[in-house]
Amino acid sequence: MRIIAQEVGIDVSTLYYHWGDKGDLYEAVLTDITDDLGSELVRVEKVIKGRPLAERIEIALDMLIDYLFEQSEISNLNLMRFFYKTRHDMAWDARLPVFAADIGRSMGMRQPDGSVATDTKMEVLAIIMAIHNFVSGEDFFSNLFNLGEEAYRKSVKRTLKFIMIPAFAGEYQVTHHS
Amino acid sequence: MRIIAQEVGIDVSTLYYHWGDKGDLYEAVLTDITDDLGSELVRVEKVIKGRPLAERIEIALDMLIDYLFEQSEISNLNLMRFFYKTRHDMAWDARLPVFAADIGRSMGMRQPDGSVATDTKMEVLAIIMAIHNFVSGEDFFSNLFNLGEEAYRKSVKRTLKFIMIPAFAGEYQVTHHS
DNA sequence: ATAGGCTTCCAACAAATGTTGGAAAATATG
DNA sequence: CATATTTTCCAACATTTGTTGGAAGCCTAT
Repeated sequence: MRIIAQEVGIDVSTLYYHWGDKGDLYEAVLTDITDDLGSELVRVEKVIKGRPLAERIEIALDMLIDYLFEQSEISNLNLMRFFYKTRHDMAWDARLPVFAADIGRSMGMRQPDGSVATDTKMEVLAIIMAIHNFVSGEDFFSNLFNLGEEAYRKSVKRTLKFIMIPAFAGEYQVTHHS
Repeated sequence: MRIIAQEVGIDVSTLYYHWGDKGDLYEAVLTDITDDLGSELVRVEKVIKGRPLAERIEIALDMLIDYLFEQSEISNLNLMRFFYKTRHDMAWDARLPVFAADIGRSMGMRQPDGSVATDTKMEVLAIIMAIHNFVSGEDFFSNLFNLGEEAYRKSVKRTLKFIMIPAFAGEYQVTHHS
C-alpha cells in the first residue's frame, strides 16, 4: 500500500480514504483491467470481422500482443490471480469464462446449439495464457535468450502464430500483417 | 519462513540453521525441483525414443502433465519465478534454455549445424509454460469451469494435445495412449 | 561418564506492512 | 465571508515477517 501510494504521489492514508483496504483496492484494479481487456477484445473483433479464420487469428494475436505489451500489468495481474496461492480467499470474477466463450464463438467454435463447449473454453484459455506468459515473463525470457525488446516481441508473435494457427485454422501459411 | 518451518514440524531457527536465509532456501528449492524436472525429462525421453513425432508429443504430454499434477509446487514455483516482480534481484538458473534445447532436439527441431534456434526454444518454452499454467492454475480453473479433479486433468491433456500436435507434428489424429 | 560438537528450540529484535485517528489544508456551500 | 464538507497528511498502532543470540538437549568419541 505504501509503495502504491508513493508511486501515485499521495499519502498512504489518502489511498485508504479513496479505495478502502488492500483487498478492496485489489478488486477495483482487477475489475478495471478486466474492463479494459474487454474493450480491447471488442476492438479486435471489429477489425477481424468477416476475414478468413487463419487471418483473424493472426491479426488478433498481433493486436492483443501489442496491446498487452503496452499494459503489461494486465498480464501480470491476471497471471498472479490464476496462480498465486493465498491464505485468505479471494473475490471471484465471472467474466473470464464469458470472454473465453466470446472468443470461442468469434473463432467459429460453437456447438450445434450455439453454446460454447468447456473444451473450447479451455483451448481459448490456453491461447490467452500463452500471450500473458510471454508478456509478463518478458524480463525473464528476453534475458534468458538475449533478445532486445523489439526482437523479443517479434519472436513472441512469431511463436504464438506458429503454434496457434495450425491448431485452430488447420492448413495455413503464416504471412505478415503488422 | 515460519510457515515453512511449521509445515515441516521444526522451529524456524532450525530451518535457518540448515538452509541459511530465505534467499538461500529459495535457491536450494529451485535447484532441487529443476533437478527433479530434469530427471523426469530423461525418463520421458527413454519412453518415447524411436516413436513417430506425433506419438512422442502425445506421450510426453501425458507423462509430464501427470508428473506435474503430482508435484504441482514445481509448476507453481517455476511460474512464480518467471512472472513475479521482486525489488531484490534474483539468482539466475541457466538450465531452462538447456532443457528447451534438449526438448527441441528431441522433437527433431535442430538446425542444419545441429544447434537449436532461439525460435525453437521459444516454441518449446510455450509448451512448457502451457503445461505449468494448467497445473498451477488448477484451483482457479477447475472452479471456473466446474470440473472435478479427474475431469480437469483429462481436459488439460486433451486441450494441450489439441493445440500442440497440429502445431508440431502437422497432420495427425489424436488417439489415446494413457 | 564426560567433554565437545552438533542440533533444536525459545525469546527477542528490527524491519516491513496493513490500518486508523485526528489535525491541518483545501474546497464547496450558504 | 463564515461555515460545513471533503481531502490530505503525519504519526502512531498492531501484526507479520526475516533474522539471530543463547540456553538446553542430544550424540559421539574417548
